[in-house]
Amino acid sequence: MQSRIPPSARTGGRPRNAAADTAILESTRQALVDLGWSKLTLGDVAARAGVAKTTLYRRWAGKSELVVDAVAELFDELELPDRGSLAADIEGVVLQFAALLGRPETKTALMAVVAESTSDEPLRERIRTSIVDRQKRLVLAGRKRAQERGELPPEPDPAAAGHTADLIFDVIAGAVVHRALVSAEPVDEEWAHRFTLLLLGGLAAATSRP
Amino acid sequence: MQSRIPPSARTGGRPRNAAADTAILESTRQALVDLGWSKLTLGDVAARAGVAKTTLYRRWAGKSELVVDAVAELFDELELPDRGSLAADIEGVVLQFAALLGRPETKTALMAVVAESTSDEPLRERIRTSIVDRQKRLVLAGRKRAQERGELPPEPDPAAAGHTADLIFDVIAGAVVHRALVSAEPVDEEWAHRFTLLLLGGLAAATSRP
DNA sequence: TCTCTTTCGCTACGAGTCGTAGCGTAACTG
DNA sequence: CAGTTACGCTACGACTCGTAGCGAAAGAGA
Repeated sequence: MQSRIPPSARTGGRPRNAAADTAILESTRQALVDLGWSKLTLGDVAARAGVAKTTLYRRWAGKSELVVDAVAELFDELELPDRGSLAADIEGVVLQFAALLGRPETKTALMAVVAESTSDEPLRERIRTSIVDRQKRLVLAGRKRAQERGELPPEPDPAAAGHTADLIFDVIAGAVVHRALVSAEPVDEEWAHRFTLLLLGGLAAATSRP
Repeated sequence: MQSRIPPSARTGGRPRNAAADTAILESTRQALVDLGWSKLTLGDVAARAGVAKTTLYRRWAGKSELVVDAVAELFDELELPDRGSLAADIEGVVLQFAALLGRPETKTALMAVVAESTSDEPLRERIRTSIVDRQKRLVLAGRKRAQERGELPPEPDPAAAGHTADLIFDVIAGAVVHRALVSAEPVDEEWAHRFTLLLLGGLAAATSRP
């Protein structure tokens, strides 16, 4: 789960300064805001955090790994409050995700690390566990809640249920990311409402016809 | 529409070597395959294309602009053959788009230039006209065809029709990109079929309720 | 044909970044 | 106290960047 380079396994010796981790990750996010992904340098981050550049390289393998950790912390905020109905829950998660993507540090970092991950399998795995899975939980939780409400039928086949969840997740996350970053149009309440209507209609059709 | 730096406006003088453009763009795509976005250097591209590095800088402002042009050419291949039904048309465009995203050169380049564009407005505009709009045409053509078949109702309000097309486009393109690049799962015929079922159901619900 | 203009390949350059190595010092363990 | 590890600092070679300057090549117009 950690993309940090672990401290030496052997016992004894000076422990790592935990406060430095916090300062480094916070400085990374601030540097992303000020400079964007491509102009961000590890030397700059180190100077902002008040640590030596070598300390950074002792803890992270490179720029991508550091930025993944810095951005992943922001995804901890994601939650799924019960808004009473599946439609309201979907709108809520869409707007929450959009708010996260509205931040300049996530905007520039998220696409960049995904681009890097296309030719770096370990990095992709880190992104999956640190970022993607945290979003996916919301989809699974939302479905479970809707099934308990009776808004969605229970799915006996676990494999099919997994495929459906994967599909829904790609549709939600993909649409929001594309709207926010590629089309560069606002993900406001009206858009979220239109999108939710579309998705709910599709769900009804897809579940009635396996 | 051109992201290239235009040749000098004044008449006369030695004309630009048009073959060099072809060689440069082709070399750029090959370098993307071999090196990926982050390790691609303009000096390397120039060497592969058999031109001087300075020639590259005379025609393109930087790495992002060059890669956008190199990748945009691939999106010319996109077409929308009439497969007889809206469902078949959607599946066709999804699989076609997925095939494009399956290429290593588009995989690594597309996300990277979008990431850059989050802090570079002119670049975003170039991406929109060179790449995004070429995909969007397919959505508009598909809807028009479906309306002529009677599969979709005509939309009297042009503003609402535009919003709907934008939404559909973000859903299709976003879902395919997310599936292919973030989830890193194959966009095969089965997935395309499931996705099409979902989208068609949503369309039916969304158009019945304005 | 001669002149003007622009592009081309080539070389060279200062500036900046990268990731690492070496050193002395600080911090914690047994 | 001795042993071990993390830290800050400096310095380094290698690389990339984007630009400048040069002479030669390739067309347009007189």
